[in-house]
Amino acid sequence: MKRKPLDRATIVGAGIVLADEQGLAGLTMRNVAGQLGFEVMSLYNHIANKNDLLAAMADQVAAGIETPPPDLVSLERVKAIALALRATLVRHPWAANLWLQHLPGPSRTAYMEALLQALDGCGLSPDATHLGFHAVDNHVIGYTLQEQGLTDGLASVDDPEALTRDFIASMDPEIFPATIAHVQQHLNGDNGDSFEAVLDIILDGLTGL
Amino acid sequence: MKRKPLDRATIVGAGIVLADEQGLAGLTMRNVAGQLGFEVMSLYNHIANKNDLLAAMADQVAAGIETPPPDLVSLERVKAIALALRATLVRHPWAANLWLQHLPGPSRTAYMEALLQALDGCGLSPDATHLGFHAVDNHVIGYTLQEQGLTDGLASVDDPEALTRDFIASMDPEIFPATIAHVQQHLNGDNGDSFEAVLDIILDGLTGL
DNA sequence: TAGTGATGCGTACGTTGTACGTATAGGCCA
DNA sequence: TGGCCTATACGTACAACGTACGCATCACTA
Repeated sequence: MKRKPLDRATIVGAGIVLADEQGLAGLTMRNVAGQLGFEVMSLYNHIANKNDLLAAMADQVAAGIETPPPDLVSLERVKAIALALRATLVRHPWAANLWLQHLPGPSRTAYMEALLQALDGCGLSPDATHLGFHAVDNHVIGYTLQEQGLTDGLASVDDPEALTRDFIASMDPEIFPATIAHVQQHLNGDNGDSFEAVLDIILDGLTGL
Repeated sequence: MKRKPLDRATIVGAGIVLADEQGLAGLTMRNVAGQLGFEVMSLYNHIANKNDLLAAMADQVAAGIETPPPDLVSLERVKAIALALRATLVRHPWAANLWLQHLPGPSRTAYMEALLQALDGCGLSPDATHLGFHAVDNHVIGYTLQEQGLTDGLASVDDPEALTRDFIASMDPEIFPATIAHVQQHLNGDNGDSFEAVLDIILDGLTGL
């Protein structure tokens, strides 16, 4: 049985699959090679080192961000891009963290361009446009990081809800009443989609500048 | 010469100093022990494992968040807490990332309580209060992460500005005009304090709910 | 046909976190 | 006072990691 020869794109793809399945902790060079049916050192004919692989994975993920249809314009377009980014980052929970540590590659630059051009089409002041990029980009990435951060850190907790209850139980109601109430709200799940609500606040605020 | 005996707080403190100086990459158990004049395995009499140390460091940092004076109230108080959090996270650039991966300990819970109580004093609707916490908390942490993320990832680059220029030069002006313009604005430094500007947008938006 | 560069891989090394066992010293009870 | 117990320090050792280095194999070109 003849294997297909290794190449960079294949390696990056395998890395993404592996990280999706096992998180970044499971992403070892030996695992990547094993998944492809090769030995570790063969990878290094196509990538410089692990950091290079991580950067490539981070960028490749950006290629999966869906572009809204061209007839969607103005702030609705900005919002659509934000939601598309969020969907992608949720699909690859390890990616947001990597975005923090690596410069954008071509795909992520294309996402930036799309968002910036969408903002340009909103008739905002130049300052508000510049600001809007960071506000939206940061909101999406930051929110997803917080939401999924525990996924990687507290990986493989079978009952996250019990953990939340324990967290509440560990607090003195005399000292932390507001925090207990806040966390309780999360348990009840009666806070709608706060991601989108804050996004709307930001978008509204931009028009006022 | 008699050493002071090890204890948990000392170890956590040394970890913080070490991470401040060398980043998380330099924070090895052997380094922490060495800095204190002990051997590695002695640390394990006081901490469970490295993850335990990281969680403790993450929480300890929160103890350094300054509380605004009691006469500062309403949204000004919220803003002051946000700025205090930001100052702390900037002082310890590795901390924000750890906050994503560890549950809050007592000190960070105290920060949460302070922010939540400040929001309670703003006369907002319960929904807006809940939302406000995440909007502010997320903005501060996310913004600092993006700003400092490269600190850890691209550690020890002697000339970050040259790197930015290279980044611009690597983009095709036909394809990425808006991105080039945006990055150029950063090089010119003519974008004021976008952190605070977005924070103000968020705070304004909360009052409208 | 000889040679050249790309590709796969075996071996080996340094670094990391930490399990395990042991030595020592201080406090407490007889 | 003497014996013990627990807390603390640490030496040794190991598995897992990233990766440097050198060699073998193959495809292709001159």
